[in-house]
Amino acid sequence: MLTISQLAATAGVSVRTVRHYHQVGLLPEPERDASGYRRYGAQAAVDLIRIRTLADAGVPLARIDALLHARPTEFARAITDIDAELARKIDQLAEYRKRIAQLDSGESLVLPTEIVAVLDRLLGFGVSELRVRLERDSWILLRALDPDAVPARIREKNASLDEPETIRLFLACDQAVDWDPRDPRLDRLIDDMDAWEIAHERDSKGQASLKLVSSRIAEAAPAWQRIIIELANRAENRSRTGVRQVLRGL
Amino acid sequence: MLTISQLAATAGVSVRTVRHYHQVGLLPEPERDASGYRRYGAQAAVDLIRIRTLADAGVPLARIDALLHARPTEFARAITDIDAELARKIDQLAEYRKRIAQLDSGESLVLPTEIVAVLDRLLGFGVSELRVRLERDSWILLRALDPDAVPARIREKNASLDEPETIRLFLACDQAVDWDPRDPRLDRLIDDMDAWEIAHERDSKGQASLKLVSSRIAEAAPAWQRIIIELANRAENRSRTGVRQVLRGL
DNA sequence: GGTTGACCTTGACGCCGCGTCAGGGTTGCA
DNA sequence: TGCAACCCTGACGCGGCGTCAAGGTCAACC
Repeated sequence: MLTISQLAATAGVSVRTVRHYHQVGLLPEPERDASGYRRYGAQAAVDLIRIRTLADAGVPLARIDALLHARPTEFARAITDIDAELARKIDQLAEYRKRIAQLDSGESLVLPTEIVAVLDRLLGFGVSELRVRLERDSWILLRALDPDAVPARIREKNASLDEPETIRLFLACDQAVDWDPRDPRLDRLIDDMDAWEIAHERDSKGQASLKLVSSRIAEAAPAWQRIIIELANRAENRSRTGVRQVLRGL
Repeated sequence: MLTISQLAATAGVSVRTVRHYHQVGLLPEPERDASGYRRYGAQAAVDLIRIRTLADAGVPLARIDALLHARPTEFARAITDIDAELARKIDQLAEYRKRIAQLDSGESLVLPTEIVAVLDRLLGFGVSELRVRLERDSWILLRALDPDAVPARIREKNASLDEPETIRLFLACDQAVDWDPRDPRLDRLIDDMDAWEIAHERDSKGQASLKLVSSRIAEAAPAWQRIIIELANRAENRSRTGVRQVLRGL
């Protein structure tokens, strides 16, 4: 007659494990002695070892009982099944490892190197870290909402950064970060930016990410908020006018 | 401003996931609108996407927050660490697959083919299934308690099964399974078995498994219990006599 | 204005295989 | 007699959410 710890030692498991198997009905509860201690016979040791043989091969506890009483055909099918499940998990983990290997540093956390290069150009031109962080965020959002549009946008961005006017406007915006929204100098800036927008008119796809990016920038500074709003208004008027012109043409 | 389901859709996760991240403090709780609904800005979308980028690479949630604010050095170290952890898990699962592939059928569940061969020999000689099952169990126990002793025992067993007397005794025991323990025919059988034991005297190692096996067999039938007890007594007497002889020799 | 269906809220249990307290009683040995 | 080493039940914890339950809200349509 064995105590629970002797039984556990026999099968190479913990006492808690044995009790757990009782709880889930995998191993039947044995008789108790006068003081309520469990007393096991050899049958229990055999059962427990058979259970562990399966458990140590990655068979879920819930399936072990059925397996112990299965006929060879069912047994083989169940084994195949469980093996496939294990293979699936391995694939999943391997996928994780692939992705993790591509996470270089915190900065490029979510971004391919081309985008990091764009951000580095901005920093090199003296654009503020705050603004560059907002740019980074806009790329993150674009990638999440419209990944296919990213390569084209990168090309456009790099092209526009070849123009001095683009850089001048970036730096001017940085200057304006702590201006009062009613500052008259903002009017000039907005005019210039609107002109830039007209010159770089592109089909404004990815509206969802555009909205999010705009609101994010607007939150950063009151003056910027005014810029965003005014530019949006003007663009809106242009497109309405455009529609009217189209209608008149019909 | 986004609702929770819009935010979730933006990042490609479930609403429950977003709420879970609030619970564990990974994503800050946003402002509520008049009816208590959560309202998110673009910042939240960016944060959530960054979180998912790490989570989708297998980074445990508990480590993501630190990683998002880590300097490149720490970041790289943490990544290496997590990757090692993933590799460990993969190895574990691969080990499971190896073991699972070796579980042929229910019968050989725990046993190498050599032992299965021994059991098949017994069945071939006409030994009862009950007795063969008990034999199987004794191998299971031996493997668990003293795996190194298994190969030698297999050789001994096969050798003894080459002798007709061994087989005769197996079959005789099967006959005795439903005899009354006081049946006089048992005396002859016990004499024969004792003689067999003396002839096959081996160093009785693996006592732990021997005890368990004996008790298991004894539980199966009252007549067998008597056989076990009597044989144990005689062996005990022999070894005491042996000790006395040794002492006398000193 | 009533109904429907799609959204939102908090709270709580379930999964898997035990590990690990907490708070007690029992046994065996010096 | 005291102490260590066992035994008992009961319950929480872990990871990352899924999935009810039982409500309140919003937008649209009749």
